[in-house]
Amino acid sequence: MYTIGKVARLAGVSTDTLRYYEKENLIAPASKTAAGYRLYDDEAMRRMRFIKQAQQCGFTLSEIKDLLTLKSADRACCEDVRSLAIEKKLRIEHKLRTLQAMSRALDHLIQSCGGGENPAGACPILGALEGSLQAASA
Amino acid sequence: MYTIGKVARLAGVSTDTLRYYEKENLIAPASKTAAGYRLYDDEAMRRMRFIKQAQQCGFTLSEIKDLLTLKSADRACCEDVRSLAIEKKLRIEHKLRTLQAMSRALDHLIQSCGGGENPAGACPILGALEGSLQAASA
DNA sequence: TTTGACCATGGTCTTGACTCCAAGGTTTAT
DNA sequence: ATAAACCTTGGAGTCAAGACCATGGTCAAA
Repeated sequence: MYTIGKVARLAGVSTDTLRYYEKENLIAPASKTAAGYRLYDDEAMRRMRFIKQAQQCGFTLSEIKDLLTLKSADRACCEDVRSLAIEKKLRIEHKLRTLQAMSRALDHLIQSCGGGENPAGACPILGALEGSLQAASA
Repeated sequence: MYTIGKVARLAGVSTDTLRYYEKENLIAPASKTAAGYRLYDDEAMRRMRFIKQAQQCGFTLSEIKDLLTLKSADRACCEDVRSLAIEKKLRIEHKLRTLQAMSRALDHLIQSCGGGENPAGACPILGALEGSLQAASA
């Protein structure tokens, strides 16, 4: 059994984070000491790993809560998990495309500027930002 | 001269947004009527376009404020603008890489699942999320 | 035994970009 | 003249994911 500080160190999060997760029903201590100290077991550690991995896959805490629910509900089908993953991937691809468009637009702006020796009054970047974005993203 | 509602409709934002931008010193009405109604001119419309384009390039409102300041400060050099754009691009590329890693991790998870006919108890996705991410991102 | 490290609760604060609301004044159309 | 549509200010609330703080109890080592 681990105290909150130990779990925090092992998992690489803060104790505040652990208490926050508890309030959000993501994880709970297995028991408490007479003094009220939280005590976590190995299952809690696995849960923490799960949460962190899922976060790195882009899931929000609320989605992770759903995943954890599916995990403990035996009658749930793997298909549910799969479709959550697929939906998440679609969203991430969308975000990716948005960022790629930003990156391209910035490229054009930066290139339009050349060496950057123009006075700001004639800065091509500032000029382009005032016009239509089509020119930059085309 | 346009009232706030007209500008909002033309720019595709809400009147609340325009007042918010004004509070944040991004844009101001050219004048006000005796009754206190805001009146915007064409320069304001250009500024709104500028803000929206810059947002689509990933700049935050606070960064946009800086850009607008450079724009009106004649002694500022285009180089300042250029370096802001380059820094922004670096940040976006970083975010891109993060999202690409997420996308790859999700790909592995989804593939590990196959058709998704497993019971949730044996769901490979849930299992993989509990293990080390190395396996999924390698 | 007392100091320092740890833990508890309950609360507010942060960032970014808004949105929503209340209470009221103004214009416009019929 | 009155209803609908518009405008004003000021302030609060939203989302995510915690961070931070005050105040105080608990435990281990010197």
